[in-house]
Amino acid sequence: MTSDSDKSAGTDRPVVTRFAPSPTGFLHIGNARTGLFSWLYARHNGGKALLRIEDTDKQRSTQEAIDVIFEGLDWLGLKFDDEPVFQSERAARHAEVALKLLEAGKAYKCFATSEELAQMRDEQRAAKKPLRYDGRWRDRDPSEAPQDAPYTVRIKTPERGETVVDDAVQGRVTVKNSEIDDFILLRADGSPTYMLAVVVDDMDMGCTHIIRGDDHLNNAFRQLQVIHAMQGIEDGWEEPTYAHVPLIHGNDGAKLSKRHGALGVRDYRAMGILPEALFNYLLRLGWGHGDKEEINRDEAIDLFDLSGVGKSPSRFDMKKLLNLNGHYIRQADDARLAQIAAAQIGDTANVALLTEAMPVLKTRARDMNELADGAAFLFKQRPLEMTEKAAALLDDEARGRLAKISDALSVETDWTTDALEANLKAMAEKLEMGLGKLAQPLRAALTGQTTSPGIFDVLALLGKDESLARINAQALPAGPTD
RNA sequence: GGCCCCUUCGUCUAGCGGUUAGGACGCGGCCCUUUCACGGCUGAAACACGGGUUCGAUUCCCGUAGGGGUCACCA
Repeated sequence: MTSDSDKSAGTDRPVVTRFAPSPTGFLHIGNARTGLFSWLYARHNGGKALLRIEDTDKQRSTQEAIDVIFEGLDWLGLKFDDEPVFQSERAARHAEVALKLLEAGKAYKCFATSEELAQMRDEQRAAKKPLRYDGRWRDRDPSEAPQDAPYTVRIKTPERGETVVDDAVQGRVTVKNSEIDDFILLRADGSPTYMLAVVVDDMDMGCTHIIRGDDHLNNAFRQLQVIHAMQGIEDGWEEPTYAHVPLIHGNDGAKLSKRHGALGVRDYRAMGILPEALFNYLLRLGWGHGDKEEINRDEAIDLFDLSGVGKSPSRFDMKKLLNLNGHYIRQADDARLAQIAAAQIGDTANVALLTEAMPVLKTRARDMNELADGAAFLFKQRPLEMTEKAAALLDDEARGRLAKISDALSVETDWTTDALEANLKAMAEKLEMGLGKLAQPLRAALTGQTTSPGIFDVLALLGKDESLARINAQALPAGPTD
């Protein structure tokens, strides 16, 4: 294992990363990539990769939505360490931290109502001022509030100075503390906000590296305020190393959204993408290692480092994914592919036959649906349905040739690809015509299509009886030659 | 609008002061060939712009333009 030059937290604590998706009903492809990076970083460094479900939004967080995440991660082969943490179960601890901050004078009660704050923002907007909480309760005494008025707890952030994030991807980013307002920790109903919950969980889980989308970069500066404020209160509040990974955009450069088509990992699976292909594609999107394009799981663990992550957003390119997928299909085990294809073809599929045919099938497909389509001829029932092109190929002349082929093949005793090839080539020579004159009509009769694997393979795969039956169904009764 | 980030072929990227600016996908051509693929060879294709720094900038600095992110009692 190489010791790469990633900026570290300054300690030599063992690496702990976390992936923290919220259950929205699908595992977003962009989140999946972030999860992949987190997982790889931990594996590369022999650390722990933790999973946390951010299920505090009870509306969206159904068990079904949570299962979709597990399923997607599992399919991609990302096994996380320990038991997943459910953020919703930790509300009491989040509140505890907020209360400790309150006690220590690092946070305060804010009695401003939502309406009041909305009005404040309207005024700021009208005055073209930055939108942020103006600290109206920061130095006011709670006794000034109406009796029993509800309040939120806000953190008291420093007014001067600046906060620095030494980001492992973005580099050193500095923000003036005056830009950071006193954000809410605890809502009026006592529930924690995301900004609080994330930090508390990250710290309690012992995360040393926070690898996430760069839409969170600004949040890091806020979350750091909580960490700094807690440092004198509890032990273990060390600053983690942040790594904000640029987002994935659609092919038009805009943020990847529903109108770009497939968003969920599950969608790609349905499109016939192999998990190892998506793994490789996602890895290479936003991360590079020299000229290396094809990188499997083990190599990825060995090579991955944060310094290889680019700083600019990247666009999702389905064509390239498909190309990689084709590559992995060709590499994949025949029996495994046959299983997947059989599931798509349905009851008529024969796994043993599919497995046998796989070597000639898999060079012709970029996704599993294409592969299943290409295998369909194996299981067609007679009389075969002809595509328009195939039907056009079978004129009387061609049908006459089929009759001759039928005669020649019916006496063939060695029904193998090689023997069949020798047989038909000899025949073509005898008839003084190109092999194509024989092969194309034969292909049409055998598959109902104009494209298929090599014709001798098709013959061998179909077997003598079925082959002859399909040929004879299209052949012209023996008669005068053309 | 404030703040923050980004900018090498169409796309993903290599490059980390001196290169014929490399690879991959896609695209064109050729070869292989019974079709379609696979495979092999080959071609076109990029440093956003303007200033500096330097003997020398794709590379370092500053602007401009363009793109993105973020500004909730959402996560």
